[in-house]
Amino acid sequence: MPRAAATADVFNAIAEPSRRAILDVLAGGEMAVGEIVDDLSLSQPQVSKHLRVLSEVGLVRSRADGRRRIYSVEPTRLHPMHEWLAKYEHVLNARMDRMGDYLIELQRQGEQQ
Amino acid sequence: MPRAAATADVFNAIAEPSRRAILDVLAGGEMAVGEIVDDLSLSQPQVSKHLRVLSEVGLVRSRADGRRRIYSVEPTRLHPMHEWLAKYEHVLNARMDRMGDYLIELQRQGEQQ
DNA sequence: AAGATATATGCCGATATAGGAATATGAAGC
DNA sequence: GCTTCATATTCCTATATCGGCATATATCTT
Repeated sequence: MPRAAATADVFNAIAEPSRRAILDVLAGGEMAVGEIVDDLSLSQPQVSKHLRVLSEVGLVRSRADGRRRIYSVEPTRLHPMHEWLAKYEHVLNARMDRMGDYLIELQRQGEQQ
Repeated sequence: MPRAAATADVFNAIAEPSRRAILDVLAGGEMAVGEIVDDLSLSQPQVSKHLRVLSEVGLVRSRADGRRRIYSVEPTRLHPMHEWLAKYEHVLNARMDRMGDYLIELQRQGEQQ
């Protein structure tokens, strides 16, 4: 069995660095394909293909402007990643709490001496 | 050129659903390989291989306990994802602000009538 | 030492991939 | 209608992948 398709979900779509770069550029505001090509100095077909993947998972939207196509980012689609990551913030916080308890314990022991 | 290696970075490592599942299980506390196998009903070699990938990108740590190996999650390694995602929160907030302005404008126009 | 248990590794096959080059589609202007 | 500009698609190749199965390694038990 090969790796899951890049279009399978947001996690797979985001795994490719060029696609993250494209989203980063679009985070500054909507842009035409050619502008992205210039900004990132990637080949035009490369950018179009990556945009297709991003579009299929809903991370970008496009509208026509004459013969150009303007793409914009759809940040709400990153919600699944947020949710997933949030779980690990809890783990981190729990760890911090334990560390806090440990420091307090150390302090208490120091006072007793 | 094929897709980047799963061990290339956290983003690629996390793209595989089984690996996210393993991390999710470990988020509840450290566990031996066999326990993960039972919890997720994956094959033992499968779990071992996924753990290797996760280990190579630093997302898990392991310690020996007799003939068992206890794995734990290393949530600090998710920081790059957090950072990357944070940018899009700003995009979202900016959009919300604009929406707020728009609503205020609508309201103002309503009052004038 | 021999067997049992726990985990890791090696080999194999099928497949989706990313990039390059060429080409197709589509809209604009003359 | 033809040409030019902007973008999308197709064809190609090399490669890393994930899973299954078998096996190696390591530790515990008796």
